[in-house]
Amino acid sequence: MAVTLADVAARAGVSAATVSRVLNGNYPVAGSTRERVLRAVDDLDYVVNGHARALAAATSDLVGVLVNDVADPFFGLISSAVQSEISGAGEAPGAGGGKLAVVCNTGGSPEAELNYLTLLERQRAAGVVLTGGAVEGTGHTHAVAGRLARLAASGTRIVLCGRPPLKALPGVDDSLIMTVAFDNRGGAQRLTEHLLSLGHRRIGYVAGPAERTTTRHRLEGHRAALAAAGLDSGAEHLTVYGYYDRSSGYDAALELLRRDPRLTAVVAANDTVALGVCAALRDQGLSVPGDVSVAGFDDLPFSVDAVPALTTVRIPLQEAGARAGRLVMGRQAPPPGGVATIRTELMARASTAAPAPGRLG
Amino acid sequence: MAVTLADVAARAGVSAATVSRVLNGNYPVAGSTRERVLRAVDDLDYVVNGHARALAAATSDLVGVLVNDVADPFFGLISSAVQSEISGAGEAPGAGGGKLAVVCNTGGSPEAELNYLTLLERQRAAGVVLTGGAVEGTGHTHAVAGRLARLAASGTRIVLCGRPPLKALPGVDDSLIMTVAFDNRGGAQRLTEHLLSLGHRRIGYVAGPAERTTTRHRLEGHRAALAAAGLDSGAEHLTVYGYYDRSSGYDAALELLRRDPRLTAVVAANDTVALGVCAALRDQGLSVPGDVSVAGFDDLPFSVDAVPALTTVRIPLQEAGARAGRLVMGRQAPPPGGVATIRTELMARASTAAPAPGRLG
DNA sequence: CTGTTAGCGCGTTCAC
DNA sequence: GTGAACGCGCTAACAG
Repeated sequence: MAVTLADVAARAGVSAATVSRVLNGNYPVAGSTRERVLRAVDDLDYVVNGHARALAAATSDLVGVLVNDVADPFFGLISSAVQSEISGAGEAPGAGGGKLAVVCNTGGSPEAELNYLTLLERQRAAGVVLTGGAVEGTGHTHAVAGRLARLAASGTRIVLCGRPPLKALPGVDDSLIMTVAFDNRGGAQRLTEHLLSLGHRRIGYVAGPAERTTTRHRLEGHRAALAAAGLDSGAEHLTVYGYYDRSSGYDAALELLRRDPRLTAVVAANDTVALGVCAALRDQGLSVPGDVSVAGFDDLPFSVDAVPALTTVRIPLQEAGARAGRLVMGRQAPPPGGVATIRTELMARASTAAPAPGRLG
Repeated sequence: MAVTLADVAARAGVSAATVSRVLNGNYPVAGSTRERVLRAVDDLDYVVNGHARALAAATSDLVGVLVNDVADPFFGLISSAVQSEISGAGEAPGAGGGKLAVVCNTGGSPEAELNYLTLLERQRAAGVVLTGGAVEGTGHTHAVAGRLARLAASGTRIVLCGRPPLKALPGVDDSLIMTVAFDNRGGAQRLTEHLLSLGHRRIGYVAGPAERTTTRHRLEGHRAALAAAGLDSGAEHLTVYGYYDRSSGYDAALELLRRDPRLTAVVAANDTVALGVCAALRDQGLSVPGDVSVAGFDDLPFSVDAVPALTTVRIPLQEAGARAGRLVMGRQAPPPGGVATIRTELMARASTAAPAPGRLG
């Protein structure tokens, strides 16, 4: 089978302990023997057994990254940043203290999320990064909190990225559970204020799945802006819930037009949804932003290329991912209170404009 | 610290072996004791130590998925499909024979690729899926082949997805190295034939990085179509190389216009690049497809939403990923010859049209 | 059906 | 500076 430490030791004419010391560089070893060992390692193409090492040393080099959808650039950008940060940033992954990112695709399913956490606990992961909005069912929230508490109790560092901070867990070292939060509420509020300032009054909203924190926060920001303008009375009527995908946006736009054919703007849960909204409007013979303005959220790479270029709220995803990566590696001190909030920025582009006088009433 | 098998055994009043048997369900265990054990497991919140298990059983539940760029939907879609396939397709990940997908982001770097392969070998991964085009440097090809040979020799199943099959490796069981290849050449050829049939004669080509197999194959298909039409003489002059990203497309389009201002069509290395090309053309005051037709490759989700909708070549990425997943799990018999070729399909949409008479000549 | 006995491959005390 | 011995937590073979 595979070549082991003992094989290398035999080849080099030393003990296994010495080989181990050379490989880990933790103890002084004579230069000459070190040479001999390294040559033996090379000759035999020796590769350490990570499991044996993990078992003996009680450490692991796995870091789990839970995402709702790997195929969604939103999560792709975050995980990419986390990965490049934890794999050693420049130095080769596998060398040094670099860790291996395990990207786990939950598909948004709470059960899958719990299962993956179990799997990671089983692997005694060095850290876990949970990305994206959390599902808000008391049962689920509780279950996740429990899992995370256990993980943290065993020394696993945990970073919540893009989801709200957890309330302090009983018996858990707070410095082990950190949060990189997005200012979804503020961003959404500024976005709707932008539309209001352009003169829009009948603004539809395409929300994400009802039970997710991200959905709720963005919607709250939107409503806050409306309320400040005294327009919150009909807000519920002009809100449609769906998934974070294009076809949801398409369908939702049609539904919104049905509810109010004289809509002058639509705010979408995210950029992908916004594209679906634009497609539906076009298919209905409406122009963007001539007849209806459309705005998204996230500022994903394709948004600037849409025609017209999409007005949206930028979240510096790679920056957030990198920050999460550093925190989970313990390379950066936890922010005060354990929560770092990432600013969001309004990107006003061509898909929003003042409403056509003819559509106002 | 963490609760172990022995703790559970003590609590249940049985031996460690019995607990192990209950957990793995490999051996018959009396119903009553099974109950007792399971209750103890539950009481103690016991979670197996994956490393210890892997060490003792000499098996691992990790499957590595190497990608060039997690943030690119092309790879996102493939890895998403691989992941859902190997994690047990329906059944909960962690249960049954489900494996854990480790998505490794190489960033297109050959060194990173080798490092990850070492890491995976170290973890004694159950399987490895390499996605995306390979870098064609003799040195690198050789190094990777060597690593894969060693991996395969130790029983790791290997699937190449979207890269050309490896020549038979000395001393390696062929049934362990399988390939899911994309018909890049054929797809590219049909795409260019489509443009030729519309009447285009001055067709620019924005290629990917020069040293990658995917780049070469797509370019070959394009050239083959040109050659069949007797148009291959100036082809090299109208080819620009870049990366698989938007800005490369943007820059390349400007360069192509410089080389031949009377271009009537541009074929891009992939859809993302095509978006960049469209952006550049628009910025130059040229309309698509009025002045210049544009085509992409891959048919990523956003392509149908581009304005105008992008003509491209569809690769059924999720299907390919799922296939790769099944192969790497050993759930599907290897295709004859070890190579399954995935068909590609021309998606003729609105971004290509007959050239304007005024621009011909 | 169940308990006992050996390792799996490595890190880490101890002695030397 | 180096070797010998023990144990990490679990599975597998062997008894009973």
